[in-house]
Amino acid sequence: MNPNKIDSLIRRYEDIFVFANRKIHALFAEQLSDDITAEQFFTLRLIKEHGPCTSSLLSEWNCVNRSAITAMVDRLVAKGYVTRQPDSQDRRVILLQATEEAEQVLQAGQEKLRQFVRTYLDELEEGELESFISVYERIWNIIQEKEGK
Amino acid sequence: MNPNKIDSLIRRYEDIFVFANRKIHALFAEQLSDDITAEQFFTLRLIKEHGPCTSSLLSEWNCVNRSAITAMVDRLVAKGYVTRQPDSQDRRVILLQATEEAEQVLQAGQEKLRQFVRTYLDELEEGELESFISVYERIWNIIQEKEGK
DNA sequence: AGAAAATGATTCAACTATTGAACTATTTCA
DNA sequence: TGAAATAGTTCAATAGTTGAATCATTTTCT
Repeated sequence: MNPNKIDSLIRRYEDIFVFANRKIHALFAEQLSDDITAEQFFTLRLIKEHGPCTSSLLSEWNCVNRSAITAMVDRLVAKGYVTRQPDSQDRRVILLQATEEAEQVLQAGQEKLRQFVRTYLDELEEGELESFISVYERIWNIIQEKEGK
Repeated sequence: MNPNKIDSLIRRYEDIFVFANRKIHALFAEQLSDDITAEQFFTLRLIKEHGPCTSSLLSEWNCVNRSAITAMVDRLVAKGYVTRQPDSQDRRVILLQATEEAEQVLQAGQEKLRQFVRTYLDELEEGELESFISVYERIWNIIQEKEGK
């Protein structure tokens, strides 16, 4: 690709990436109920969807240190949204599972998120949105491939 | 747009938004020199580019409370990258400016960022990238418009 | 089998980033 | 002129994070 051209595209991408993402994150966090943060919501959602799962996996998915997950899960346990259960197969492993109480919070948050994302994605053409997401997913795949090496 | 279709697109978008962004942020932070965090880098870059500027503006751009900016700027001042100067027009205002020393950190960080973003954007077709960024910018504009109201 | 290495999770100290309320100093405007 | 608005800071509290050390268990190698 033309180097000058790509440099200017990169610059546009950088700005949008940093500032649009911050804004989107802030707006979503604002809509969530007060007893859960956006980070907690997304971690809880991972536990719900992949649960029972280990904290090591969560640390990979979230791209944070394992000790950050311990602390995060402590907060979720304190709020009654997650339980820890020792794995019977491998006694080093602690399995995390979302509780019944988590259900409501997740449903409510999910609905808020859906509505919120809709307010801006609705303004796009279907094809436009579809190709946008496809490129996003390709970028994601490229990054993961490069990681693998 | 077809409601079922958009729901599945939204779900794909949510996942990619949360997890790709985390990964990209983590990878970039890893590449930055140890004496500055990614948040500090982007704030410093704003000050450099729009400087001299006020902390109120930074708080808007970064979508955080004004007191968060005070703390952030304290850290940047402690590292010698930013100076505070009272505005002579309006004595409530403190103008922030990047120092000479900030120059190197910014240049080095910028270069790292450019190289890093290049490693994944380079794999895309120019047109593909261009339309991706355009849609991203449109989303950004839609959000800002809705904010305005 | 036994020793060494690896793995899963936690603890702890230190730090960054953030909120929100209270406060000071200034400016605006009715 | 006096009330309201604005710019910035301080402070206490909390979330989120890193990285090193530690413990318990499992895996691997010889």
